Amino acid sequence: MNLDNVKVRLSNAGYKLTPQRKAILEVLINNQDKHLTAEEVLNEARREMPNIGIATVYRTLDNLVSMDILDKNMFEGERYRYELSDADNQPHHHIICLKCNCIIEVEEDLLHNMEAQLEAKGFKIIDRELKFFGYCPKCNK
Amino acid sequence: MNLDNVKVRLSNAGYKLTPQRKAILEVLINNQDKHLTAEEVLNEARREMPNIGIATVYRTLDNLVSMDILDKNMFEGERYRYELSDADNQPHHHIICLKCNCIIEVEEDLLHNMEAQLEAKGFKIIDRELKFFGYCPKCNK
DNA sequence: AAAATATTGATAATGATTATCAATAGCGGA
DNA sequence: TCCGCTATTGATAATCATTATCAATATTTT
Repeated sequence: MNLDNVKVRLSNAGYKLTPQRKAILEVLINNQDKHLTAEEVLNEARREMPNIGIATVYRTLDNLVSMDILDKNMFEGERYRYELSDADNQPHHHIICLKCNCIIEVEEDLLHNMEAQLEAKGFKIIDRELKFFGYCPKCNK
Repeated sequence: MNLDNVKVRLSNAGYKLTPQRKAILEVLINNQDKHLTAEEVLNEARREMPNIGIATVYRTLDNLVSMDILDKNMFEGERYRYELSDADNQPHHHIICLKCNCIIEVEEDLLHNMEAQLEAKGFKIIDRELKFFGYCPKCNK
């Protein structure tokens, strides 16, 4: 996922790529491995755009989430964290380390089985969210 | 899970079964199929104990969570919901219907495979949380 | 350039949860 | 039984992330 890519999707949805939105997107693009809070996005974005406000950050993040450019997740149960969603849109999962609090992504997809069973029972599955809590290999020594 | 059962675990943990705690527990026991918010627990509990306060509800719920009598979950991302945890302590999962917002439990456990793979990579999995979002059979017609 | 519209940023409002603290309840010992 | 100690409670204030409001600014359209 790169800026040009996002740019098209923005204008398709009727949004302009303002400097503020560009700054916010660049923060997310430059931190693809992280899961940032709105405040963290604000702080990073202010390095390029010192006057950007927190309201703009929240608004922009919400817009990007609603057009599936970002994923919004709550891990620790106090604030939301945002990340660029995978280009291939594969559902992906998380391991949250209970010691160092790092968040590691799991690309595997063993859920298809389960979903197939549920759909056989009449459910229609649109999205799924799987989190493991435990210790990462570093902390598990 | 019944009251006598819980009573023992409470006193083992050094807590007394006060009338307030009893009222709160009875609410949870009588709503095993639901996932109640703190406010809903308060309203129900007040039918037996009109003067019980919200602070007591939060405190008691937290205590019960910390001794694994209750599970605490956030589904819609605005407030926590509480339920009696399974007696057999099987990890269980949820389907949240995007139309009627009902929460249905899934007793299946296809996660063992995944966990085994993760543990082979050095992780130690302590807990997991799996939610499906979609339409329940009733809403999927 | 003027008018209409979209976007922004400061700040107030919201709402769930947590912290505080004085009042009360319940227990153990004299 | 009465006293004193500790646990518990309930009212309320504080917290804090997020959302709403709204005037100011920027951008597009006419």
